[in-house]
Order: sequence, then C-alpha cells, then structure tokens
Amino acid sequence: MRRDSRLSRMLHVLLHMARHDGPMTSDAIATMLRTNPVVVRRTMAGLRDAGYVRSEKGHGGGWALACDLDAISLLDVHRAVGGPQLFAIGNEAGPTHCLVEKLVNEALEDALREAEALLIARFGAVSLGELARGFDADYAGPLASSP
Amino acid sequence: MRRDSRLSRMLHVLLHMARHDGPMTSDAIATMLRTNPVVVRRTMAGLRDAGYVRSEKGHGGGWALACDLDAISLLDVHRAVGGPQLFAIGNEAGPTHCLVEKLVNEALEDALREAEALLIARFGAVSLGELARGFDADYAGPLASSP
DNA sequence: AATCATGTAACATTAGATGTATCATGAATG
DNA sequence: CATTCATGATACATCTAATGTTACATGATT
Repeated sequence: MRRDSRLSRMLHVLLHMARHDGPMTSDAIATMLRTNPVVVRRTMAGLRDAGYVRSEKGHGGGWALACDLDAISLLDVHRAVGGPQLFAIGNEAGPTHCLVEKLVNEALEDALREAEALLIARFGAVSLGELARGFDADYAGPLASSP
Repeated sequence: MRRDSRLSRMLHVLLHMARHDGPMTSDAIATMLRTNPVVVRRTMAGLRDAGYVRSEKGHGGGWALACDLDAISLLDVHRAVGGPQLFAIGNEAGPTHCLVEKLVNEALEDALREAEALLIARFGAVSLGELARGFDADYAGPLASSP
C-alpha cells in the first residue's frame, strides 16, 4: 500500500480554509492537493461527520470550517480520517502456540506501542490554531510580528 | 500494502535456530512461519549477506547461525531485511511551492522522526541474546532457573 | 429550467509485501 | 557417476489499502 497521506492533506486544506473567505469547492481543493475532487469529498466526509467542516451544495457552495482551529488537534484530524494504522511493520495476525513467536511479537509490539503513544501524544498536544500561528510567525515575515 | 512482518519473522527464526542443533532447511522454517520456502530464502538472504547466518546446499544443508546472538540487535535484523519504512502515514513526495503545505509536512515529519528515533533506539538496545534469555526466564519454568 | 456543487457507487490503478512455480547449481550419498 | 537434497534465482500471481477515475443522483441557487 502507498503511504497514507490523508492526515497531511487534511491539515493542509484546513489551514488554507482558515485563510480563505467563503467556502472552497472540492475542485479547488483537489487542484491544491494535486488530486481529484472525488478523493477530496471522500476524505473530507470524515471531517464533516466530526463537525470540523460543513459542506453546502449548489451555487456558492463548497466546504467551510465549522469550528475554531484551536478546537482541533492533529489527533482529532487523524481520527476523523479514519485513524489509520500508523506503522508499516508488525507481525502476522494468526493465533500461534509457539512461545518463541509470542515472545518476539510481544517485544516488538511493546516498542511499537511506545512509539505510537509518543506520536498520539504529540498529535494530541498540537492544535491547528497553533500550527496556523506558527505559519504566520515563520513565513509571514517581520511585518506580521511588528507591534 | 500489507504489514511488513519480515523483522518479526526473522527474529522468530533466529531464536529457534539458536535452540536447534544443526542446520534448518528452508522447508522446515517455512512450515514454522506458515509460509513458503522461497519466501524464507528471499528474506534470509539479507541475514546471510550481513553475516548473521550461513546457508549450505545439499544433503544435511540448510541454514545455521553464523555468529553469537549477543552480537545481533533487533536493529541489525531490521536493517538486514532491507530496513523497510516504519510508518504507514506520511505525505506526498512531490515538490511544492506552498508554504502552508511545507509547514504542515515539517510538523508531521518532526513527530515521525522523533517516533522513529525512539523505535530505532529501542531496537538497537536489545540483542537477540537478551531476547533469548528473556525467553528462558519467562517460559522455561522454575527448573531452568534453579542453581 | 439550467447550472453548480456535493453525495454516492462502482471500478481502475498503484505499490510493496507475500505466495507460487520452475529450473539451474552445487553438495552429499550410494 | 547418477541420484537426491538443498539452496539460488527468476518470473509471475495474489493480496491489500490508498488513491485515481467515471458516471450519475441529489439538492441549492440563479
């Protein structure tokens, strides 16, 4: 399988939406993400179900933020797109009676659990609002930080 | 893509080999792993190239350890099987001029790098010898630990 | 009514691990 | 030396989940 880029893409979109007046169409977002409007709708459906964005049909329709960026963490977005597997490595599912296999799998899963906890904690600690303000500070230049 | 289980499988095999007299055939190993001898040869080729195991053809041939388990870390095995991607999430490869996209990707990659460093450190800190002794202590029962 | 935009379903594509079949090569055995 | 056993290597099939694509239905605006 390819590397899952839904979290990355949705963060990208949400930050743009916050800097954009009025709704954005799936087509415009697809162009931004270099993909297809159907992929956009499919992925953003999760964000809508979670209440982070709204979608409207018809003229002047499209996608708009439904809450403050400070109320959304990276973890929220990760979960809203389906909370996919974080790791590409692991062990076979099947039940086993082999004690060596069990020991090995437990050792690996311990390490993976720890790394996952770290990632989840980091994702949960950062809000999209902080990311957006980081953007202003990092990229908008000295004018933006003058008093 | 499926979850990569080569590390798990090779650890399983190496620990068995240490508890086994004489070489083990790809067929026997494949049965142990519930897979196919060709898959075994393909995966173990990396371990052989790294010098952790030896393979012999013909009657009485098969696979045997080529060094002490204490000289092999989980990280060594991970690298010997190709050092595959650890994470199933990430971002699109393509170059971009969008500063928002760059900021988002850097934020995610920072977190992933940190988690990867944790995993690599843990894998590097555990030798197969320690794992094997952990097995004896955990599963072999009180008889094994008597003086 | 026409247009615009999302919602949805169905199917194609892609990438990488894994599974499988086949034959070549070399070692041990009689 | 022929047979058997085992690895080495190649080619191709399968599986899985994300992603890409086509087509059409639904609802809102003009």
